[in-house]
Amino acid sequence: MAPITKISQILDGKCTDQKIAVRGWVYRKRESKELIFLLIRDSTGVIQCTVKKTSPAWNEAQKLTIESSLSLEGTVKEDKRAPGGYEINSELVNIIGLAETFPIAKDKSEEFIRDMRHLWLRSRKMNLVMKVRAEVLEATRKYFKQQNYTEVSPPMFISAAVEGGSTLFGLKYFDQDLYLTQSSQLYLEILIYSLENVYCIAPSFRAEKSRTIRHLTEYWHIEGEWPFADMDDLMKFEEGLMTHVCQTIANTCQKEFKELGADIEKLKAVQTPFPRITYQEAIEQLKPANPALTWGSDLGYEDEKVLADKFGKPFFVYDYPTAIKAFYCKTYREHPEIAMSVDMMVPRIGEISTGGAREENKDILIQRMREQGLKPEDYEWYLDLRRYGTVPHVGFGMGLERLLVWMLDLDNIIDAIPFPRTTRRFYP
RNA sequence: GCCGCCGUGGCUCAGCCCGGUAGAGCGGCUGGCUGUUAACCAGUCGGUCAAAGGUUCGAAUCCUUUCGGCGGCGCCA
Repeated sequence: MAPITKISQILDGKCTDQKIAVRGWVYRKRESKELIFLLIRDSTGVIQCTVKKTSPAWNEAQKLTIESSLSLEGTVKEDKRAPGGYEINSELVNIIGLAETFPIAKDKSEEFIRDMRHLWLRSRKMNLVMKVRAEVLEATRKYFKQQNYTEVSPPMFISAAVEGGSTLFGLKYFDQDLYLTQSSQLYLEILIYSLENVYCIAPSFRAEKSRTIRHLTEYWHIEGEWPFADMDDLMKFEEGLMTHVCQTIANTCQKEFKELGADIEKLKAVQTPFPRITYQEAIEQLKPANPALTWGSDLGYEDEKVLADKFGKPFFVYDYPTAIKAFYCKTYREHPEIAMSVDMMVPRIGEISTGGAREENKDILIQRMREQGLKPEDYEWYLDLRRYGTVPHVGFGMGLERLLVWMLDLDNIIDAIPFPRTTRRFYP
């Protein structure tokens, strides 16, 4: 048996005129009287294989159907007529699993391929997106590690809300009522008192009935939290992370971007420092287009998009009105109406990250809870953090899938995750 | 929570406005084809038109309700 080769190696021209074997699945099949063209895919690419009627592989090749698994042995030839520039002259075909008629064909709707998600994940598109996703995760971890952050593992079952209770998924936990976490932030806040700089990459669950191309009910959240830091430290870290990830991907995922038709130049253009504007400045800039905006109104998606398109690259909006932010947001002592909160925005998507300074003063925190109708007694452990050695600290959370949508120019966030959960989709 | 659009063979769609025998392409199957690029040519199989109710001599088509899907707003990452 000839050595098993990955298809990408053949396409890179490393096996030309050599006798090799590949293993994979039939991607396309075209037949004529004396010649069969097989396109074989593996995890790394697609290669055209020819089977002549005179080849010992002919009989088996004839039986093959789309998505059958096989191993194939033959000699690699450079050939301009072949897609990819190389093909295998087949000498032996060994069918491993003969496929029934594959349901996904040329004509397919978005709806249909969502029903066939378990099979659609074999598509070139999903294969490539999942590889980029893995690279983004790796680059993210690498940056956190470089900056001396410790990765931690927060719980998914929680007993109290992080933010408003309306978007929590409730569940029966034996005979108790629990929730799925919407953010690991409060748990990271616990851990900074031990490990100082911490981060996690974990799912967050939101029961928002949002029917948009930017929402999942289960999404992966990149969250960091650290002590002895302020808003400037926070923004510097976030832009550093974003820049590191973009530059790494621009370097390591060139093939994937090319095949997906995604614009890699916008990643190369990401450099520190990012533009920063205050909420106040954002309102002033948006007023001409949206006169209804006044200080105190939340920025809508359309507003964010106008700003994002104007910058054409990632940027920060910070110092939001306290009234539209969560109870744990720290406020300026001399301006309690303004909260130390920052969003990172990107074109087309709007918000991909929210962060801020957390209120470290116990009494102010209790007051903020009461203002928002929360019971301080539900957050005893959170208040303990302010009782025992409280410290100024900051943190942020970034939506991994939103980041990928922006990076890869995806049409819909569901393609940024293998098994999307939306209000209507949770199968397989 | 509010609003809009869609549902017709396995898949993609036409037909619906203006009611009168359900159509095409792809896929499958059969045959043909000397290099194809999700090939091409010929033939063939395949549908109680999402469901229920109503109007009508007659409903895929008009009306009502329900179910399923997609998207927008709000909210969010």
